[in-house]
Amino acid sequence: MATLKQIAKELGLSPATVSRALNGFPEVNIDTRRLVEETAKQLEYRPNKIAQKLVSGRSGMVGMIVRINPRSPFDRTFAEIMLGLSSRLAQHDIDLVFQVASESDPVESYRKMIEKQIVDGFIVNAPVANDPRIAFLTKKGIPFVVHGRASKDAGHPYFDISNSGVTETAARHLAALGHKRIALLNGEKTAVYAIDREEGFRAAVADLGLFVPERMIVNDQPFELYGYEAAKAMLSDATPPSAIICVSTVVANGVYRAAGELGISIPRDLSVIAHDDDIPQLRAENFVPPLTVTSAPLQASCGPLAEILITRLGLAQGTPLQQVAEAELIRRASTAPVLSRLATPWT
Amino acid sequence: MATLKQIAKELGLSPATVSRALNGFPEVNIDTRRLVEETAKQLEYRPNKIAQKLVSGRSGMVGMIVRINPRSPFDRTFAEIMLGLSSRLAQHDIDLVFQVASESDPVESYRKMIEKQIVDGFIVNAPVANDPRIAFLTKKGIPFVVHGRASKDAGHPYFDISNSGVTETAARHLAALGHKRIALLNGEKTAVYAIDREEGFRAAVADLGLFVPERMIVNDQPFELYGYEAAKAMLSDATPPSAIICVSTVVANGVYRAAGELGISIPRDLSVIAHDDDIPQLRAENFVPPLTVTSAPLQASCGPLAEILITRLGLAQGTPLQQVAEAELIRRASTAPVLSRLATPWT
DNA sequence: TTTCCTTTTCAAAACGTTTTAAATAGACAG
DNA sequence: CTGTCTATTTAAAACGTTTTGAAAAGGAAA
Repeated sequence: MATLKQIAKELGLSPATVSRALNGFPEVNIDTRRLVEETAKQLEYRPNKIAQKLVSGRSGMVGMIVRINPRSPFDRTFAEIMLGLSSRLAQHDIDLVFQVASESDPVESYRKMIEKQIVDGFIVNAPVANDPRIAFLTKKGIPFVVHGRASKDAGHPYFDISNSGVTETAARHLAALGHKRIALLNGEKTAVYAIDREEGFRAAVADLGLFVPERMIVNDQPFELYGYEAAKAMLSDATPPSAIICVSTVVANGVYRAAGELGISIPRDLSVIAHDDDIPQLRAENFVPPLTVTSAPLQASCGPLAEILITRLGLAQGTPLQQVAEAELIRRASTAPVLSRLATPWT
Repeated sequence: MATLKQIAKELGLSPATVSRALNGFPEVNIDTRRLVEETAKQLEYRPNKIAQKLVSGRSGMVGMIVRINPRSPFDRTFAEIMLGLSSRLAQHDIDLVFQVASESDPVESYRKMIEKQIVDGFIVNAPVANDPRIAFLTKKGIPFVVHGRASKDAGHPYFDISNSGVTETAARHLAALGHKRIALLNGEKTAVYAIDREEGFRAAVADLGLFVPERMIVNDQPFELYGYEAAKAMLSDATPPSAIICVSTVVANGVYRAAGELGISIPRDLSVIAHDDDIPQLRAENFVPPLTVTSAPLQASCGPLAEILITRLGLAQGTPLQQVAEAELIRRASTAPVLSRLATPWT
């Protein structure tokens, strides 16, 4: 593959002129430029990224580090994010360097990658409360964007959905159908999104004048089995919920299975609503009956995430560095007016 | 962050000596070495990877390019592979650069990445018959390893499981239980793995003296809905299968659902066996009844894949560049002796 | 003619390493 | 004292770009 030097020698020009001609600098003669461009094309010249990086100090790559825990609930979603993100970044000729985090120290992998000096910034996902990674990157002054937020009033660049809005929307939808006993199968307690959802849920039910016993608000990693077991326990309660809000469609799947085994009909005896990241393989519309959801497709967050990071890197302007999107309520057949027999509130 | 030059100046040495001291060359004085190492540690020196790359010609990164098709059956598996792979590669200080493929030309993304000269090699996944990517990389002389094979007698480095063995094992297990009518819900026809499985299946049933009508061997992308619909069609046949071999646990999930709706009991009326990549979220042992599988955990392939690529890159020796693993039969409750009423062969 | 621009090109330095070839110093043998 | 060998260090080139500061060429104004 031809180098810039070779082109220069070939044409009897200096590397400086060739470089300028190819990079569109104004001070090069039009004929020279044409000649250079033609020769470059003919010799199939491609600038050596590594060399460019060495002099520019930028690497043109950003890093993404995910937790290795094979049972992590994010293994399905991070794939979705990565796919969307990397295609967006590719449009700006930015590559994505991928790593799994060391199990012990959450910051370790970031430190290493920074020391290697091969990335200009990071995408951080699945933030937890007081996330040490965010503190570390902030201290180091490395650009990054978080999918989610460290907290409601986070100072860092992020894209997030309104998680309190998710549960509020769900609760109000169910209340409008007459439900008085609404349970919440939430995500794991450490995750910021789950904290926000619980907050939104509690605020909404309080505002609606409803009471929810603590045993009807549970937290765990969003696996199918968790949905199954938690639902089975709740539905076997003396005063079972008439409606359940699920952290994800996967968990809703478990709830469906539990209801099926207990002979509880959805939506007649039990309304189910879930939040839907809209990932392939388990689609809300394919549930039987089709699942009512608050929908916020992960795909949709990739564009903004990429734009924010690019802006933070100084490669673009005008994008707000903090963005929050609302989830959309999609009514399907899994929620229905409450049976009068179940319409008595918890006390 | 300190540079090698700064250390040299600090100590009144030449960069050459410092470089040699830090890289363990034998011809440097023991005291000098100690001094250099100490200073480097004190100044928190980290070699600039980019600069190292420029001179060495190696980038220390490998690329992985996946198809963007959001409905691709590989979005779950590639995540698994990437996770395992990148942690293995990290042990050799190799980073993984990730990209999504352009939809149109499967080779385009590889060409671009090669032109940027930022990767030393590739991991190729989900090969199809006569895969153009493999032809391209071979022609270019770029090192790569394939998860799977272009064909049975492929000439390139790969790690694969014996896919013909998978279906043969499954078929023989079922035949041993007395099943005469064994159907196959296979993967999509373009994928090499599915071709191999079909071949193994046909060879096994022929060897067992069984006949399988063409309508009982179907191919599609391994989604739950495919399993559901295909099973429903087969089980509504005048002579339904007494056993179904599924391409994946996801498809088996659909089969379970279809059987449930038709009032067909597993394993009494229908034996089900699937191949299990052992990915989280949908575990064979959590099926009701627990699913009999041929198991070949994707996790297990990551180590060999990484080793093969590293060997191909010339960074290690002794690993065979082509490896095939066998899947293991795990008997659970979804397969049982055939009912006599269903034990008559197809004709 | 001289001076001053403008346009275009160039040589050289820089980025941070590694590597090659050569230099230095000291020890030892003759 | 000279030559040779060994151990250690160095200067300089190299990798492929970009960028800085300067130079050259040509024309116009004085």
